[in-house]
Amino acid sequence: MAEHFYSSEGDALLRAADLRITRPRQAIARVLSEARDHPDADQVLRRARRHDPSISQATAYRTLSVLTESGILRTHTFDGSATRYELAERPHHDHLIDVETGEVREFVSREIEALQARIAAEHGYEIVAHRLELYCRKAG
Amino acid sequence: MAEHFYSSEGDALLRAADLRITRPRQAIARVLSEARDHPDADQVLRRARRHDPSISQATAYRTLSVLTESGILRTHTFDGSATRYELAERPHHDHLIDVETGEVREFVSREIEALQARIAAEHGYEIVAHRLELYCRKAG
DNA sequence: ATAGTTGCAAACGTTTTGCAATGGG
DNA sequence: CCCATTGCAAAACGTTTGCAACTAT
Repeated sequence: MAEHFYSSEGDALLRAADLRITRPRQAIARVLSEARDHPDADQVLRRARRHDPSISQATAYRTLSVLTESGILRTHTFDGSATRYELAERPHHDHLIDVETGEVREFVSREIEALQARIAAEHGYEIVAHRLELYCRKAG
Repeated sequence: MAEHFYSSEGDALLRAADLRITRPRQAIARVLSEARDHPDADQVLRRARRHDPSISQATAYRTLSVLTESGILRTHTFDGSATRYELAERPHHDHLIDVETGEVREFVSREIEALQARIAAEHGYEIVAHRLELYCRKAG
C-alpha cells in the first residue's frame, strides 16, 4: 500500500455512484473533484494520467458516462464542441452573461422555474433539465 | 426549362446570401424555407434529395454553413446532438426538447420574458438576447 | 473565360463498442 | 470465485476538406 494515494474526495463520488473503487476511477474522480473549470473528456483523461498513466480513453469516457448518469456530474455542450463536465453537487443556477466583458453571474428565479414547469405541463411534458442564459449589457 | 421547379421562396434565401443559384442550393434552400421543424444536416440532405437526388452530403454541409454565416440561418445545438437549423427570420421563441425523441416544440412566455427582464434589471443589466431550453420527457 | 461550385472519398475529432484479459468484492 | 471493469483497437458518428471536373455568370 506504500505509494498509494488517498483521494477520499474523489472516492466519495465513486461511492455515491455505487461504483467499484478502481485505480483508474480514483484518478478520474479525483481530477473531477479538484477541477475548478469545466474540462472536456480529453482534459480529464490527460489530468487523470498524471496520477495513473495507464488509463485508457475508453475508461475515461465510460467513467464520465456513468458518473453523469448517476447524477454526480453535469455536462455542458457549448456550441457543438466537445462535452464538458462539472460536479453536479453545486446548486442549480442559471447564467447572466455580460456580452461586453464576458462576466458571468448566476441567478435563480423560483417564479421562472415554476412557469417553466407549467409550460412543460401544458405540452404534456415534465422537465428533466433546463438551460436559461441571459445575454446582457449594462443598463444605460 | 420544361420540368423545372420554381422555388422563389428558397431562391430568395440564396440571393439574400449573395450565392450563385445552383440546382443543389435551390433544393436545399427550398427545403429550409418549407421546414416547420428544426432539421439537422442529414434531414435537410434527405429532403433536398427528393428534389435533386444527386446532391452530395458535402454540398449540404457547405450550403448550410454559408447560409448560417450570412445570417440567413440560425443553428441550435441541443445537448451534444447534431446541429439543427432554422430560418433566422422567424420571430423569437424558446424550445422544449423531448429528450427521448428529439422532437422540438416552440413556445413563448410573456411572463418568463418579463421576469427575465426584471432579473437583468436587478443586476443593473438589460437583455440583449437570451436562450431558454427545456429538456423534457412525456409526463406519466 | 473564370471564379465559384460540385461530387467523391478520405480525413477529421469526438465518442462508443466488441473483445479477451484483469482485478475488485 | 465471479462479474464488473479494463485496455486495445476498430467502428461509429457528425462534420470538414483536398481535389479534379463542372457550371453559372
